[in-house]
Amino acid sequence: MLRLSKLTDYAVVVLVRLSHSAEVQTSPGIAAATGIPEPTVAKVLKTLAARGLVASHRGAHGGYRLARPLAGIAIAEVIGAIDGPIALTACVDGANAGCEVLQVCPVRGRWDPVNAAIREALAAISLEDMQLASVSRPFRIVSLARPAASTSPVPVVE
Amino acid sequence: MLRLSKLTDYAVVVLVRLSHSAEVQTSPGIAAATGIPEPTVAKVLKTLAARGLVASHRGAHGGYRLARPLAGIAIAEVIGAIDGPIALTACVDGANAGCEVLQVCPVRGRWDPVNAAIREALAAISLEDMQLASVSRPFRIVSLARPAASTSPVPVVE
DNA sequence: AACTAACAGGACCCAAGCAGTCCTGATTAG
DNA sequence: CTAATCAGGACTGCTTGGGTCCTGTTAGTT
Repeated sequence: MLRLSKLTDYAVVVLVRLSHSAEVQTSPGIAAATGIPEPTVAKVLKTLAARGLVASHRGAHGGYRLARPLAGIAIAEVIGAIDGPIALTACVDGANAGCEVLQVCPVRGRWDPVNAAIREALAAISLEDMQLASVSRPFRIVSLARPAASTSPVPVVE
Repeated sequence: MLRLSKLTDYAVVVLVRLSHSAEVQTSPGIAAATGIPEPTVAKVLKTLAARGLVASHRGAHGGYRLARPLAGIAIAEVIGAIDGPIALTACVDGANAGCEVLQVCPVRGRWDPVNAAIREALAAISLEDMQLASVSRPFRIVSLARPAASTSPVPVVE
């Protein structure tokens, strides 16, 4: 279903959190503030730093800082940083050998316009847009029946 | 990386194949013509039939037929039929309990504009557009080093 | 009426990819 | 020099989807 990796979701949370302060923030600090497990936060931040979306400061009293304001970061960049290039995989491995029939496989390159459209759409939305989108929008709680043996009965939001 | 399921790719191939003829075509026939494994073709066709994208005819000399011309089928419909509703999953299960911090989780609903943008982009592209896109576009062959034990050394197109 | 070709709709198994953790090394403030 | 913190990679358990198969139903054909 056009799955977006959960890590990308975390990345957005982390970036928004970073925007709350101009000072450097440590990954344990962000983990505590967001509730995301610390190792995962660290992993996300490292990836974002490698892609230049956040600036890192090593050593004691180091941490992370936004490289740019939220408005300057397109959601496409975040997805690209975490999930890799934005492209719907199609006809990847040589498993479907049907393409030799006409020597012009009916799908080769077919997805290009689709990829382009999606990339364009995602490039037009900045993190600031996403931040603003939810401020005015309360969310409804959906209580979910859950076996007692499971994790804590956390209300799930749809 | 915004993975699109391979099944959806197959669905496009099958639908384009179906458009070649107004007569009903059997799934083994389509499998032979496209090179896609027959059971998989059958699975895709059954799903597409359930969603009304193709019309099925049961019994002897039965088969499948396009319910609408290619131009009338948006790629969004195909994706929706195979992969389910178009939505980037975010904050799905109750695992990330961090949202209770501010009682206004920093991501809830955040992806809605993104989803809407993608849905809009995909609704604007019909299968006919995809078919036309590749006719004029030759593809380059990338010979891939492949262990001899593998399947036939099929040239892979990128 | 019986037979057969074809779809319908599941159940099922296996593998790939990802979330999440941990470990070791490099860097820098105090 | 020491401690705090990032950098980078290796590893593992699990979820999900790709693919197969089986049984039932429908409808032409003889």
